[in-house]
Amino acid sequence: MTNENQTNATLQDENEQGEFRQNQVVAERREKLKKLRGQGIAFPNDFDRTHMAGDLQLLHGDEDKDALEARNIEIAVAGRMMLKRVMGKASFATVQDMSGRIQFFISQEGVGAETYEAFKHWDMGDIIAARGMLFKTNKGELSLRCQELRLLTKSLRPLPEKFHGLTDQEQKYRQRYLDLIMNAETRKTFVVRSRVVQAIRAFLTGRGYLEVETPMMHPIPGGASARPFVTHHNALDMDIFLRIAPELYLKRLVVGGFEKVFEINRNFRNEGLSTRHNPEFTMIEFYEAYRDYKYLMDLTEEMFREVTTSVLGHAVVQYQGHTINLAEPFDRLTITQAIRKYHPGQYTDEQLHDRPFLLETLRRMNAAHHPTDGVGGLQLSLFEETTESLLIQPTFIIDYPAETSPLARRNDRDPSITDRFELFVVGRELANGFSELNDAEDQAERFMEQVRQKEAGDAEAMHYDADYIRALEYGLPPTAGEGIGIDRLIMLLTDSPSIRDVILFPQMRRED
RNA sequence: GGGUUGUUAGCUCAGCUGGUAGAGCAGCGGACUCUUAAUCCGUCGGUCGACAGUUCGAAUCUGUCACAACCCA
Repeated sequence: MTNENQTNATLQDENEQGEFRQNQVVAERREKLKKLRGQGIAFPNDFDRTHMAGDLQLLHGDEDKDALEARNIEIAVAGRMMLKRVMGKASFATVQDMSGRIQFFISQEGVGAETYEAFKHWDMGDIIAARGMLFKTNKGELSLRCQELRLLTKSLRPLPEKFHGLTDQEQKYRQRYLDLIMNAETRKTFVVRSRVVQAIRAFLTGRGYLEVETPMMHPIPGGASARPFVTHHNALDMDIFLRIAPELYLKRLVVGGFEKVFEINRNFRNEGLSTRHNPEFTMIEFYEAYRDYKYLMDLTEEMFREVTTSVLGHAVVQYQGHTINLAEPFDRLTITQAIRKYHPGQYTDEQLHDRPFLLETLRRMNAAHHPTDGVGGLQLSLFEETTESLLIQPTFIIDYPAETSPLARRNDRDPSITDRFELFVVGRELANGFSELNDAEDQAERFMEQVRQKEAGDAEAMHYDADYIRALEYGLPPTAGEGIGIDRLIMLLTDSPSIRDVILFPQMRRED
């Protein structure tokens, strides 16, 4: 099996190599590289860049042509050649670096006949560098009048067509580097992603939170209901699981006295792929002692408002044709209130608490549900079937049934529900938070119930984690904790229709 | 898992009811010292996703498969 795979892989590589060599454009470029090698150092690494294109545009983009010329600003800029306009003895090249683009003006009298002649044969996609004076062309475009021009890295493969760019979704995901070269929108998405994560960090650390890292490899998968990835540790000869959530470890830290902790990291769930699901995805989980789920809802609103405003400059975002207002307080509804609000007149409160009615309704709708569930579980199924997708504006759904919330604290007035919420925006779950269950004996019973469900065939039911119970037995202070799906949040803030648009290298099937 | 659409040159795409495979960009050669997807002239480049079938003849019709995007579960 292994041997066969290796043989196939090798053949595949050779095949790919063969095709690669045969391609005429690539062959031309390899020939050019060969000449470069013959002329000396083909991949120089001694160019000192002094300026970034985007900074120059910001600083001098609006400056007067003559005034700029008089200032004699010498700059050294490098980047990828994206456009090239060759004329007789003077040419223009558009060069792109991480910050933006700037135009090079290359003339025979500026760089010399020899370099100019060489430049004519450089290709789009090559990494080039120049030193010279900043000026504005007659048309008013900020440019670099090259006195020194160098080819730093020869590009062997041609870039996508310069006007249409790279549009094929699959190629954008598989060859993200090309997507990043070609599409400013893609670059922007991932810059926003980075800034959002930074802003969340700043928000929490500014409130005294400690950022921590807990294991990605778990002896017992826990903290969520999901199927894990399994692997094996050879030296210990034990199966281990990629984590499905960090929750149980973070709460152990609260037991340890780290009363405000958060972790931003990957979770892994062995489930289907969709526009909303990638097998590895990023979550932030945060826990704060001596707080409850209501405090978390307030904190979440504040965080969303502050992060969005600091990154985008405003808290009203457009998402796939919807206008989402993150500035106003979010709606807060119980499951049954939400069903009734979004289906006015359709159900009475009595009906929504009538188990046979709920069962019959779900059956008629052909909706996914567990027929053995109690009223709470059935209400939740009805909510998911009929109402979830209608929650466009940010909405907290509260009072989740205890039977589907094995880690959440029971409500004081009604022990069948928990002090828990989920946050929905554009019909998607973005966050999940609750007052933590800190009663070790209740937690032990709930784990036992999960084990019974697992034995009854529910692959997503939780395991009994004895060490976690032991930790709770030392005493977890009253604590509130929450998880936010970072990828889905970024989707919302970058108007991205698919989770793959916000993950640099999304999971794909193998190419061969 | 089901449905819809797609797969043609390095890239973006045409190609009608079957009759010798097309354009633009990129490449190569030439002209051009202020261009902006530069322009102009010339030129190279294809196992039409794979396999099978129908046919005198298939990029085109049929079937199977592979992969992808979107929708649904």
